[in-house]
Amino acid sequence: MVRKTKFETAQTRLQIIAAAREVFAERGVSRTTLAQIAKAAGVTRGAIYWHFKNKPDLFFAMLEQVSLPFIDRIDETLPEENPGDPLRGVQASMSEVLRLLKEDMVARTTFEIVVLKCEYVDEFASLDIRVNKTGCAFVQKMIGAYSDAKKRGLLREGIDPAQCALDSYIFIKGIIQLWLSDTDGSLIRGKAQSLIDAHIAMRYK
Amino acid sequence: MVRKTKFETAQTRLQIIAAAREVFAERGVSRTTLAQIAKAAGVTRGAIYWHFKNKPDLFFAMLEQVSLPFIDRIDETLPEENPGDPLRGVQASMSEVLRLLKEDMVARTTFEIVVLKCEYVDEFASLDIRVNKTGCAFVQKMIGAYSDAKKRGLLREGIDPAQCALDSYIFIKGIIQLWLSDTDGSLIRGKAQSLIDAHIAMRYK
DNA sequence: CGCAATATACATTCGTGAATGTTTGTATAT
DNA sequence: ATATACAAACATTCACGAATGTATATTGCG
Repeated sequence: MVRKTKFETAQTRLQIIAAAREVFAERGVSRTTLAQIAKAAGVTRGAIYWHFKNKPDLFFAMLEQVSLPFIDRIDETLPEENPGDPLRGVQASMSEVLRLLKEDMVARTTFEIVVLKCEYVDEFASLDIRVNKTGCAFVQKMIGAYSDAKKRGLLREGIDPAQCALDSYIFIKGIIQLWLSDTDGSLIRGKAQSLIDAHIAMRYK
Repeated sequence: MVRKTKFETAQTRLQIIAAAREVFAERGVSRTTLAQIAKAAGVTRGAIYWHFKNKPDLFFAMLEQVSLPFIDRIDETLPEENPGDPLRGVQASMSEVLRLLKEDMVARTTFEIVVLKCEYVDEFASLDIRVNKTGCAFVQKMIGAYSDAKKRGLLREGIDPAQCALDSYIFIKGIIQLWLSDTDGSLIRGKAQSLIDAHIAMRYK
């Protein structure tokens, strides 16, 4: 019972990735064995070694599946809605991150792995660079938005757009980190949205 | 050549902890073996098993060595200097965190391990709770400071002290995280202090 | 105050399990 | 007919914990 059709092959590949994500989140990346992933996916290690070179290769494939759409979502939400008010765009993209955390279980689990269940070392050290790269892009876009807001006279006096954007990036990274580690929800799970609103409100004139 | 004096025994214990911190930061917690730590400390695994039950035990001992003095530093810097202006106290404690990151290599390395080189899983899952606990205490103290500032009429209108404190906590956690992952220093290493200043400045009336 | 007796502080060795990567086998889509 | 998509089996490495060995600091006792 081997040699599946192309569609089935793609399916098992997706199954392996999905299983890897679950086990990574549960056991941590370094402690999960390929045998555990295989069992969760309903295959053997042979299947994994067929589709992926090794664990890091599978890990980054799992990541890519989420990070690419994620960047797109940010790009979409930032300039959209309220074209006259760039601050609303920043707020919207922050809220979108929060929405993903809340509603998109695949995205949430992936974030959880990246923030809490992975060591940035050896073959995974490049993850650092990857995260920072998308971060820089986000900062650049927010600089544009804040500069635009300043031109339109919406921004408070004495605020430097570049510094303000960096502050917002730090803020949203902090939100993600705290939201994920606040497992019982007492700290910020319910307050995150109003924190974002307050963060933006402080920037208005 | 065994059975050292009490002083020497304490020394080797400290050596093991120091070596553990270095190797943890270099290889990540899960990938470092006790043999590597032993080699770095100039002892054998036997010595480690004498002083510590196992790797998690050694890990938490290493952590305790830093976290206890750290909490004390926060408690000291927050209410100190400028007793008439609580906002300066918050600023001072944030700057102190930054100073530790910059100057105290032991603290920096320990932070680096906790943020980037450790998976919050199994025996290390409780690390999460521990971090959150000191975090909550910090938030509580800042709520006190911001409430005090409000009473004195220093705080901007419409700012809720509790929300403001949580925002500051998120901010400082974001600073730490980004500062540590910004290894080449291009992103925030030089700008962190002015970001803190701006963060506080935004809270003044 | 001196001398066993014993606890201490490790080093060394050993057995075991477990994860990895590879190789081989095989049934089936193309 | 052949390359594909795995499963199954194998060999190797390696980390852990425990057991054992041992030399020396302490300590109790006469």
